[in-house]
Amino acid sequence: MDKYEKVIELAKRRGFLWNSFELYGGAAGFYDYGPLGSTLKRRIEHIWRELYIIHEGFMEIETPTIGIEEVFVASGHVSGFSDPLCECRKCGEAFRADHLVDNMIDVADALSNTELDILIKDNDIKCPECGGDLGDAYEFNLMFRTAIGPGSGRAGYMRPETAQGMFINFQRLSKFYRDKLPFGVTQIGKSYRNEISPRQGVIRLREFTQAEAEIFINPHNKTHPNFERFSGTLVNLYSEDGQERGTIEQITIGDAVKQGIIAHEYLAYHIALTNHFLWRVGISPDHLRFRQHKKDEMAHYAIDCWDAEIETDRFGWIEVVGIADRTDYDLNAHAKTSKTELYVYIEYDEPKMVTNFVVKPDMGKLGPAFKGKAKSVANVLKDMTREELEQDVIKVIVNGEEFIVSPDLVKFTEERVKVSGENVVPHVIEPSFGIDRILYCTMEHAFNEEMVAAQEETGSNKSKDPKKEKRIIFKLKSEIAPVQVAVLPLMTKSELIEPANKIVAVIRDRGLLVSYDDSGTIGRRYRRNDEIGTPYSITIDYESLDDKSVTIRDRDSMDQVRTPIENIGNLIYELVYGEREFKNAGVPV
RNA sequence: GCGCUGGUGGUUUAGUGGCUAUGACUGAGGCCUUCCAAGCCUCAAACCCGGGUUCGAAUCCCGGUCGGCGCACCA
Repeated sequence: MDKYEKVIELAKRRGFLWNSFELYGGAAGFYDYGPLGSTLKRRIEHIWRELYIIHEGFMEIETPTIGIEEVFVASGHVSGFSDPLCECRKCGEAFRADHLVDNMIDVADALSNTELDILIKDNDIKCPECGGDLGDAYEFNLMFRTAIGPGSGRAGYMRPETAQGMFINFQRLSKFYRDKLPFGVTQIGKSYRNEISPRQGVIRLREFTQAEAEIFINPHNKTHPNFERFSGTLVNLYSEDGQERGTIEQITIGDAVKQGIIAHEYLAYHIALTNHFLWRVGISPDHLRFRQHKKDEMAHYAIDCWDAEIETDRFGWIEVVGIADRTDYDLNAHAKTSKTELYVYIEYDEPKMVTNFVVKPDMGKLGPAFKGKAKSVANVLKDMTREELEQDVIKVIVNGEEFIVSPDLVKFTEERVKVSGENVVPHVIEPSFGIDRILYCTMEHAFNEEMVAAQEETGSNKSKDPKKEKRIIFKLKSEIAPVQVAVLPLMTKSELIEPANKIVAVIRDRGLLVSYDDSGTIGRRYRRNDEIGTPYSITIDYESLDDKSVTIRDRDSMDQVRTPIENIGNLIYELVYGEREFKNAGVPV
């Protein structure tokens, strides 16, 4: 069993996650989160919200998971996310049908599937791999398509990313932030991609959770006001050059920007923030790196793009976060498709005096001269230069038709005007997190097996080898553990159960996730809690009744301290949220 | 999607064309027990789905599905 299998086995057995629809034989690419799994997920999302929404101030929005066709036409998903495929009947290889006929026709990518089929047949195109016959071309789009409303309805798609919901709300969001850059918006939610072959459990799903931020910044100023916070932070960078050389270098965020490895401060800040988040949820820094997209794999519009990658036992380095400078691409795309300008007005520090060359066609004379064409002629005139207008006869071409305009029909002057700002299409910095993958990685990095001394058997029949046994510990960060503390009466006796229940109530009032367990021996219960990652266990024994104290056990070290019941709720809270060290939680036992 | 391979209690396993389908762990109840999966008793729980061959299929065959691996795909 490799680590992946062990983690998945534990996850299934203990109620973290499992394949969906098991009752009906399952469906690939879908996973259910069980009681502990969904709590773990919420707690990871909670930390994300704390960092991005509370700390950075990027307010969260919620938009539909179904989008109308226009949105994905604009974003490029309708055309770019779909390709005509055709497969070899003999060897099964799949090919881009349009690529197969690329050299015999100019507009291969504009052909319908039927046209492609005819071309392939007429030209007797065979499988480039094995020479076998090719099957019919079919459209494969990674988006789930659906119909909105009855009948044929309006085409809709399950969103393949949460981002578009934020872009198309740009105007309202900009107003919300009083039209001042930079501002950021976030969304955590489900996205859908009809993967051809989803595998690797939760790593590649057809329905998955994304946490995305879209940060709209001034394209003329990509410095970050709070850059100092992270300039000294060390990160593992696997830059484009590093990939050539095969080396990952450890470097501070500040130096990476100075040396031009990361394009600018704003992007670098978000690489560091991502690094911080992944550390907070328990990803081990030794198995984390940031890989720069190579020029040829980066989307053509992006300036720079880095993926956070986490090293896993079975799958190697997997991408969990993408952090990109998408420039003004998305806003421009939606502006064009929706025919609505999307921009922010940015005031200059100092108003500028600008000399404008202004053309004033005399419509009173142009009208009678050119009748219905007068307006078009005037528009062309307005764009002409002084030199062109100073000719004896002015030639104007409208839709290929030439008009001669006499100079007395148009006046022009130079005007000095004060300009205090300009309309700017913001650039977008986009950190995009795959929550399911991160969750899996936190589980894998938390998974530990260690050998511990087994209890010595009493009596004469020492049948079992008493030396060592395996302890499984899920070393989840206490902040994300789905059970934060277990309350365990030492014996299943009512005089211990009653005070134990009182302690449970006190801790719940403090807002902590508690489990109560009185089944089996104390050792068994400790092991059970080790396996689901409960960081602390409280044990109530007979002495507790006299000295009003309990024992707290630390999951990782198995050390115990004795502490008064009186302040137990606050104490556990401080332990869980890192405000107090375990050794300061009481008297060592 | 293609190829190879597998699918037995919650988990992990044994096994065979034919009794009532193993065992371990876990779980539930009880006995015992004053801090790390101890012991004893009792109980619960399974042959991926559909079709075919057969007197009889969980077992053999075909198809599907799910998992794993390889190929392809991964804006």
